[in-house]
Amino acid sequence: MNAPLYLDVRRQILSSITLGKWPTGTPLPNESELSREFGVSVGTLRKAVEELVHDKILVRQQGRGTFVATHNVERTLLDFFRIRHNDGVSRFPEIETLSLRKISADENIAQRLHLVDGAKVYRIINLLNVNGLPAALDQIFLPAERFEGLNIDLFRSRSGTIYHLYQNRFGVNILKAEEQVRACKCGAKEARALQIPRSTVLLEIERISRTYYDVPVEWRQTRVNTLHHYYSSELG
Amino acid sequence: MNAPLYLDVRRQILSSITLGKWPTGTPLPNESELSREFGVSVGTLRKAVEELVHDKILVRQQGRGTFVATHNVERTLLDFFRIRHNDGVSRFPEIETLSLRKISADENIAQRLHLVDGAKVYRIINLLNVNGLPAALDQIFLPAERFEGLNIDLFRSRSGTIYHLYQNRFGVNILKAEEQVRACKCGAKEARALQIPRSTVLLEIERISRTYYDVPVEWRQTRVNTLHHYYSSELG
DNA sequence: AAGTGGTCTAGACCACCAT
DNA sequence: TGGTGGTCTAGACCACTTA
Repeated sequence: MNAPLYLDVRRQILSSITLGKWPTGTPLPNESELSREFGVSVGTLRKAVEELVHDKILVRQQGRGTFVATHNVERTLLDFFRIRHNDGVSRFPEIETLSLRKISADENIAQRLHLVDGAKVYRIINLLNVNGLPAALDQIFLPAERFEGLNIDLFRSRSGTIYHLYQNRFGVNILKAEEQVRACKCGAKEARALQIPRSTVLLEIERISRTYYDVPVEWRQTRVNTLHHYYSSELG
Repeated sequence: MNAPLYLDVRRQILSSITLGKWPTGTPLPNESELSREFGVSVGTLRKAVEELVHDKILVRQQGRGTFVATHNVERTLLDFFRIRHNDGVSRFPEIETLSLRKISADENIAQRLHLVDGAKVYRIINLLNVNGLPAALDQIFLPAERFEGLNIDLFRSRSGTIYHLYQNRFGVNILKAEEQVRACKCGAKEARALQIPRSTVLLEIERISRTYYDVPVEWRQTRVNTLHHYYSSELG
C-alpha cells in the first residue's frame, strides 16, 4: 500500500465531478454515505474532501452539505481580480464589452492554449471601469471548440461574472491561473480607450487560466493604467 | 466550549515559538509528548500543528520530527522572489549591495512600518543581477530598533539569503508579505544602475513584509527592467 | 426534530530516518 | 532497532441549518 487511501478517494471524487456526476452547485451525498460508497472510514473521506476544499473544487457548509464550488462575484473579486484602487479597497469593475469575434489563433495563442496552429478562437475586447474611471483594457482569447455558440449578446447579458458564464453556459470551470506582469508603453488603442496620453506608462498582465487537471482554457492580456490603481499580490 | 480546542493549542504553540522557547530550526517535542503536555489527544495536537505547517511556521519531516521553519534559498526563491526570466526559469539573483545607511524615516515609511515619525531606519540599496544582467534596483527600509548593529559588511558577508540574515542575526522571522505593483518611468539612478536608456519603462514593486501576528518589519521598493524578465503571480 | 458538517478521542499500524 | 511523523479506523458528541 504505497499511495494513501485518501488520495485515491480524492481522485475518484474529482473524476466524478469532471464527468458531471454532480453538476456545479449541487450537494454531494453526505459524509457517511460517501464513506460507505468508497469503503473507507468517515475520517478518510473527510481528509479527501478537505483537500478538494483546499483546492477550491468543493465547498463545505456546516449544517447544509458539501457542494461543487461555483464561481460568483466574491470568488472572482477575491481570487481572480488583482487590481485595486490606490485607497486599498477592492471594487468590482464595470465591464464594457467592445467586440467579440471568431478568428484563427496565431502561433503564440495556439501554443498557450495547447491548440493546433490556426485553430479557431474567440477574441473578446473589454474596457474595465473602476469607480467610473477607465482603468484597464482587456483582450480575452477562448478556444472555439469549448465555447461554441458564444456571442456578444450572451457575453453582455450574462448575469454574473465572466467565469460564472464559462461555468454555466459552457461547463468550463476555471480553477486557477498564472499571470506574467510587465511594464509597457501605451499604444494608440489604449490611449483612446483609457482616455490617457500616449506618454502614459502601463502595466501589461498576461494570464493563462486553467480548469481541471491544469488544462489551459483561457488566455488574457490586460493593460492597466496604474496611476490610480495597482496590481496586488500576496507572498508567503 | 465555543472555540475549538485545536485553535487554542495552536495559539499556545505559536506563543511558545515567539517567546523563543524553541529557536528556529530546533525540533519540537514529539507529538505524543506535546499532546500530553497540552492535555489533548494526538489527533487534536496534529490538527493544530497542521495549521502551523500550512502557515509555514512549522515544518514536519516524517521520521525526523517537527521543526520551527527557517528561511533558506529554496523558500526565498519559491515564496518571496517573483521575478522570472522570460524563459520561465526562476534563478536566484546575485545581490550587489551599493549602500547601507541609518536615516530618519519620512512620514510614508514610518506609517508603513508602524513607527513614530522620524524614527531611525536602515536604508539599504541593492542591485540585483539575474543571469549576469542587471535586472532590478532595490531599496530596503528596516526599523533600526529591531536591527540594531546592522552594517554593510554584515549584509554583504551573510552566508544565506537576506531573510535568513534577519532571522539568524536579529531574530526577525519574515512570514508573509504584500506587494503593490505599478508601471513607472525610469529615473536617472535606475538608468545608470541598470544600464538602460531613460526611455525604458519599469515595473515598480512595493513590498511590506510581516513577522508573527502580522507586524510589519520591512518595507521595500524594487524597480525592475521587464525587457528580459517578468513578475510572476499565481491565482486561484 | 432530523440531518449535515465539525470537533475530539484512543488506538492500531505504516513509512521513514537515524544509529 | 527505536523513535518520529503519516495513515486509517470507529465512534461519541457538538454546532449549525432547514423544515
